Amino acid sequence: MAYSEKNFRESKQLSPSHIESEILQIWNQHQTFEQSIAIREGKNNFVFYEGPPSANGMPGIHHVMARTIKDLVCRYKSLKGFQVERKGGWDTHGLPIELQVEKKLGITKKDIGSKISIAEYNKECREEVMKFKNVWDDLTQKMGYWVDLNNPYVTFENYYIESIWSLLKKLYQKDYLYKGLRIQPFSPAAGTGLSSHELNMPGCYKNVKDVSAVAQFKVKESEHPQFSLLSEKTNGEDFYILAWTTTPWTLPSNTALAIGNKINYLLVKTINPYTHIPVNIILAKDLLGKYLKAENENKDFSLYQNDGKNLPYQILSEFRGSDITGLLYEQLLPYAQPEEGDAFRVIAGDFVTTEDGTGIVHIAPSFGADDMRVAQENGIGSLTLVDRQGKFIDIVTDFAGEPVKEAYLSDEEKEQAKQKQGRDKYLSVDERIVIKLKTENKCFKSEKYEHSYPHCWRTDKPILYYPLDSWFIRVTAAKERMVELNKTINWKPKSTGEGRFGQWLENLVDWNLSRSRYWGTPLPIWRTEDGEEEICIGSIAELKSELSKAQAAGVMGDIDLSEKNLDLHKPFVDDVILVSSKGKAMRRESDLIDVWFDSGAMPYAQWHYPFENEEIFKKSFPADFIAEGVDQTRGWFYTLHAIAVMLYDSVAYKNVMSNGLVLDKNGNKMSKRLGNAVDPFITINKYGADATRWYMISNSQPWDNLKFDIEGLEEVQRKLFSTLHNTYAFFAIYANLDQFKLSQDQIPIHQRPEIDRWIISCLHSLIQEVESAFDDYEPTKAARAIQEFVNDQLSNWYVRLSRRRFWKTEDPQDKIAAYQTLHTALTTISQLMSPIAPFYSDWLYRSLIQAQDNNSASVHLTDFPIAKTERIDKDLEAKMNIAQQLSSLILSLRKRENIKVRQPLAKVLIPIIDSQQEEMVAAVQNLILSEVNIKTIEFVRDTTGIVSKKVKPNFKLLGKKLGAKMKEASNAILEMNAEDINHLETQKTFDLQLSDINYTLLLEEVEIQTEDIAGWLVASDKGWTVALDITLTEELKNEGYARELVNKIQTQRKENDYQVSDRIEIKILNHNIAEKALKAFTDYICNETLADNLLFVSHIDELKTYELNDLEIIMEIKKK
RNA sequence: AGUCUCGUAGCUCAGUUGGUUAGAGUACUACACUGAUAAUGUAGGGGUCCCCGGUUCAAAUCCGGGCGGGACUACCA
Repeated sequence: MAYSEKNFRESKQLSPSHIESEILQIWNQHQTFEQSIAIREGKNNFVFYEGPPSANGMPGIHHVMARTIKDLVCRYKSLKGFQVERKGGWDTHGLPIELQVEKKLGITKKDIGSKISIAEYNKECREEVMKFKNVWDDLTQKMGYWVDLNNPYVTFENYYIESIWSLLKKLYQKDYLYKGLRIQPFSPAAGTGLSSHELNMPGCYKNVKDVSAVAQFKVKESEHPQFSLLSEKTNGEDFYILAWTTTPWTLPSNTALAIGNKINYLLVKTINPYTHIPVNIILAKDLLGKYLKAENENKDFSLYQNDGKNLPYQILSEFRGSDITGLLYEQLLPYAQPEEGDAFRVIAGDFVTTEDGTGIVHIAPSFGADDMRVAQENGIGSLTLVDRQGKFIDIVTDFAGEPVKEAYLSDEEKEQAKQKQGRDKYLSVDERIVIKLKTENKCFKSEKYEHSYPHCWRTDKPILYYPLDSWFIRVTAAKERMVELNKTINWKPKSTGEGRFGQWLENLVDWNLSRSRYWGTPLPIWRTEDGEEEICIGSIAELKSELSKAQAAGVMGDIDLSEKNLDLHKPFVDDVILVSSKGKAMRRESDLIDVWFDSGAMPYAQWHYPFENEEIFKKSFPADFIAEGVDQTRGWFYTLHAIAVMLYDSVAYKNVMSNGLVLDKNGNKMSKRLGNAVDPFITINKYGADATRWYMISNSQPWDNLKFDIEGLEEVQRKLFSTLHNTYAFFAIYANLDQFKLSQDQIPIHQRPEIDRWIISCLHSLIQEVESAFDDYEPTKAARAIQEFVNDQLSNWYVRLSRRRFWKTEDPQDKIAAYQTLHTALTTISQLMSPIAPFYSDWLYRSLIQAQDNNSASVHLTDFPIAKTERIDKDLEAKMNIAQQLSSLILSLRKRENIKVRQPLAKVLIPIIDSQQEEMVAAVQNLILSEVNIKTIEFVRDTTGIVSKKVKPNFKLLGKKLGAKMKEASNAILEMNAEDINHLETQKTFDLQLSDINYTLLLEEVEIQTEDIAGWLVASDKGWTVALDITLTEELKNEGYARELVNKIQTQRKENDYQVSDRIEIKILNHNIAEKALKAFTDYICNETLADNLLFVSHIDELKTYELNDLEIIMEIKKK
């Protein structure tokens, strides 16, 4: 439908997909997005950072959620006069891309370097990562997300990597970068560390049976006060601490034992089941029953059968874990001692429980992350008696060269080992260690134990936790500043910032940057082989100059440095050999860095800062606003913060919103596997981006999880968009018919009728509300307020009650006032809703201002409406509220008595308490009367007792004053009779007799309600009461017929498809009663139905019967 | 296991500094209305405010302890 000159565009049916594609075209044609930035040139800027998505997967509906939030905030700020640049970006590195490439090529990591060169592999990654870029771009367009996709930052580009290098170098210079050890999942079979992601791949955890052992650690004599105490209990005999393990191969590397401070332990005298030697053991009280049967307590030791069963025992002492921390013990398997740190001491571990084992945990710091942490905290050293192949080193003489896990041996090797052991069955290291312990009286129990253990997803062999070299960022050094600066960030919701993020910061560990992969940003550190000299490269220029030094020194040959072949990825960087100051060759540390560093570096790297764009960077750091899913708390939100704090002593963002997940309608996580994932394209095509966006924003707070239900979307469409569209369509039809001109002078507000001033007052209240909601980053509140206004106030009250003013009014000024008021309201709504529903709002706006196709006007180029407090009349709003309430009450009475609204009634009685109440109702009485079709309102101020009243205490007021007497007072008030109430109303006070005091009750401390009026039809609610006179006089009855007839004629006109302005004539077949009844209303009927005449005739061509209440007539209407 | 979050009608959600008949929309049922009609009005049914304790004259609301859903992080001697 084309725009016709100076007309409001008419559109009966709301078709979101047409509107949206039309608006998209206009935006593209007129570059509306670019304009929205250009027109704010020189204004304050509002800085937004785009968290880069990865284009190697299809976008899902949750992306629509996150991007709606980003978009609406930016659009809002833009309306508020800020210049809001939105540079897009792509996250392009990382493991998922590598895995995808491997899947595509049918290779594994093992094949890299053999079947495929690193260069070819990375080339594949580079292509794969942008596989779905077009799909993403399409979604971006269709959902109405305004972001600059023409100049996005791309994390694999040299300029981006160069910026990252410069950041790393700054960290290096500040001594924030170091090489250290970290216990990581490690696959000896594959010879590589694994990420937690790889451990979480399905099938990695398998149930396996291992040999477990409870080892006896002999307590060593020491100055520890508990030693002598316990020693006394055993009469000077040795005593042992029991600790359980499912990995006996770690026992030679044991350096500590961990207890729980609050756990209760026992010292027990019993017998070792293998050696049958009496022993004194320490274990957790709760776990005693696992090892010793209660019935054998205090049994005679001499009755023991030397069979390992029915071990007699005797409890010698009980104490808390905290009592024995610091006790020393003898090393269990003394192959080697740690070079650094203390060892063989009892320490406290917060992770120790009494669920399993003995309540005492054997600590081998090299083979457990918890172990390492607790050991470091206690200054305990470590032993790593296993090499990277998973084999014992030579120093472990008994098992030298043997793999700690049976699974690492091939069948052949196992056979050989069996021969060597000289047994008919191969015994694992674990098993032989246990045997050794048993014979040495160092094992109290051993059994097969089934547990789930992680396996390498590539080799299917068990993994080990192993200390690996890694590069770390010393974030712990900046922890306090990070915590401090975090407090200045406005988090939405607050709890994520204080709670999840705050907690995370409080428990920081150094950031492990290293990743042993191929497709990612290389760590720019070159080291000599002995590790004594190293250099951190911070720019391409520096690399080149170091390179020429190396070439001059002869450690490095020729290399192609031309722009087109320079690629800061592997393998190029690995081919570069630099020279140290002492002339030694330096090779690059082979790691890549964590991709999270890539994204955390975007404030700088997106501008290739510090190499370029210093001005732009300075004015766009830190960000005013960022938003992502709550799952980014420890991801992007953290890395942005960490880098900014460490390098710039600044926050990276001032406001941050973390949105929840989008779940399916049953609250389950969406996944392709379950088939419950919602395709955003289908949803948007069918319901429109606006409805989708509106639904997501209005349904629940962004940070709550959203249960995505299509029915909710349909509801939004029906309740909001259809209603709004109908309202506009109504306006357009009559405005065009009446030739309403936008150029007409505005009628001053104070000259407009009550209802206009009311809706304008509501509108300005709404502006205030929406503005403060958006300012507070509470879009849900804004959406709900707009929705309520459109539905309840504008459509269901203002338009409904004003309808007649638009199509028949004698007063042209009144008509113009109505058009202007509705036009203003609709235009303002289009602006208020535009951040959330960018398409329809723009369509509506353009229609309202009669924009032509070639006109670039857009709601997104306007200024946000200003709430004018002088237009807000709370008093009037309250009055209208009363009108709505009273109308509703009267309608419910009509309903109860089955009197249709078309039947006029004479009178309604409204009891009031004072003249103020009367005034309020009087101000809106005409509206009420016409709405409910009643002739007059009569106010009664009752003192006669006809009106029966009920009094209810105001608990809030009285409770504060009376406290404990409240209950009694409440009862007393409820018992007040009519006389008492009357007294209270007229005298404003009443003496309340309570058991021990008198209380002078004030009028405002109670609520008085009318309950009933003798002989009337009464309804009441919220303090208001109405009484209806339902007597029908002859005249009222006749008017009822007339109204009924008008209704029938209107319906018939519609059925006949007449235009709203067509004139008709009405013929009714002679009918005495009807003629008499309708006589007085002929003019009224003709007027209402645009009839030239109403004739009673003796003949009618087409016989059609109509029911007028209890009459039946035959009537024909014809277009003239 | 830790951290965070949610739990109110069949469903989606409100519920102010604690204040007494716990609300709205939706869905359902019935009856109306109909020159805005995929709308609207009125009425009806529908509640263990997750549970248990505590504080208080008074708890959906505050405190303690649980339970359940979800997310993230770490891990299992």
